[in-house]
Amino acid sequence: MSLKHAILVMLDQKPHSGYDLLQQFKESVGYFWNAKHQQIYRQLKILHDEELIAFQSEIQSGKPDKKIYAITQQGKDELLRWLKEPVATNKINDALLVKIYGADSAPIEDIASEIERHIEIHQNTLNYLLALEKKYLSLSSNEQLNFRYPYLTLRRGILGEEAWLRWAEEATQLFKK
Amino acid sequence: MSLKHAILVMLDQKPHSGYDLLQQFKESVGYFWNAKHQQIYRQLKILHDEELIAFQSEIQSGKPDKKIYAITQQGKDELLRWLKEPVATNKINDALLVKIYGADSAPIEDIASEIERHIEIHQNTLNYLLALEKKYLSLSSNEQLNFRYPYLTLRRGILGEEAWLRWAEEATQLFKK
DNA sequence: ATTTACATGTAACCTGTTACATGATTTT
DNA sequence: AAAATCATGTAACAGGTTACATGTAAAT
Repeated sequence: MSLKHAILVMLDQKPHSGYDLLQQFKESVGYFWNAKHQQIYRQLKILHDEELIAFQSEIQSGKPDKKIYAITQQGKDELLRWLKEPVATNKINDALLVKIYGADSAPIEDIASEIERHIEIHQNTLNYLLALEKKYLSLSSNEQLNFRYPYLTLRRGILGEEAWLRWAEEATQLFKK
Repeated sequence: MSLKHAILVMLDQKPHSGYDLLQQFKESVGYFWNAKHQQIYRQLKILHDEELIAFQSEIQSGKPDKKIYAITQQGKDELLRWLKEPVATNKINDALLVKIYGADSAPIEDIASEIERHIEIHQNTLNYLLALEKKYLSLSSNEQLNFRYPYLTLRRGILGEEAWLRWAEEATQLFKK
């Protein structure tokens, strides 16, 4: 379980509403963490019940009140406990590779066009991550120091996407013949 | 959902028992698909109820009967339908990166040793995959042709692990200072 | 006029993990 | 003597997805 800790990490940096967290997961850290809004709101409720987070309502007109969540001392304790504990390596379940493994049983044009579709998506992701990197590299060295750990995770995203695209070249080679 | 299709792909190549499938997932295709035995046995039961697979019992002494599952025509139809259908790109939830993102809140020695531990695991995985590749490359060109799609997935595993380890070098650099 | 963004939630369902259960054979 | 391998399963729980629900304001 770790959506719990992903949220605690985000709230440890600064307070966020559920909606904010959703945007973070979609826009800035989606290359290493994903969650749907239903999952986030449910988890926030649980964390609140456990008193690891607290919230203040921000009244808005025409919209539901915005609940701004902040981490509590108990939350910080739990986060530190988790940070010190070993974490299992990432488990991969990749449906595209299942398809390719079974490609003998399908028309290869279908598989080939599927790969092309995925290449486009991965290329877009890479471009987006490279733009984030450019933004980081334009910061002052002091600010760069502040964001060095998030930047390291961004590097993982970039190197991961680059490797994926290099593999895709091998794949298209094979499907061309 | 796709354990269903991962199993169908495996059974489409040749019949397997639940235990066999578990070994496959652990040993040969674990770099793209993972499942626990409980999940596999449950899924096999469901697939059997849906008549996508059938089994024959192999009587053994001192052990439970081995159920050898094979794909049915209906199963092949379902597999083909799925193979032709687009698949969503892989969603990543990586707890190690969550930790690094929040590394400001933890003793860096803990994070650094955690990364070292992961490097060892990834290096072992890479070595294992390279050994599998060596085996493939020693096959006759005819046999290589037969296994070209599984080999392509293996290449994905290798390129993925290599990229991970290159990233880990950047990470250790940062944690050394 | 329609879609997207904002903002939160409930309910049902599906997928994956952990704990428990059995019992012979082989390896360390 | 203890642990790992073979071989299958049940039950409870945790995590994640899909469908449904509401309603304003801004952008296309």
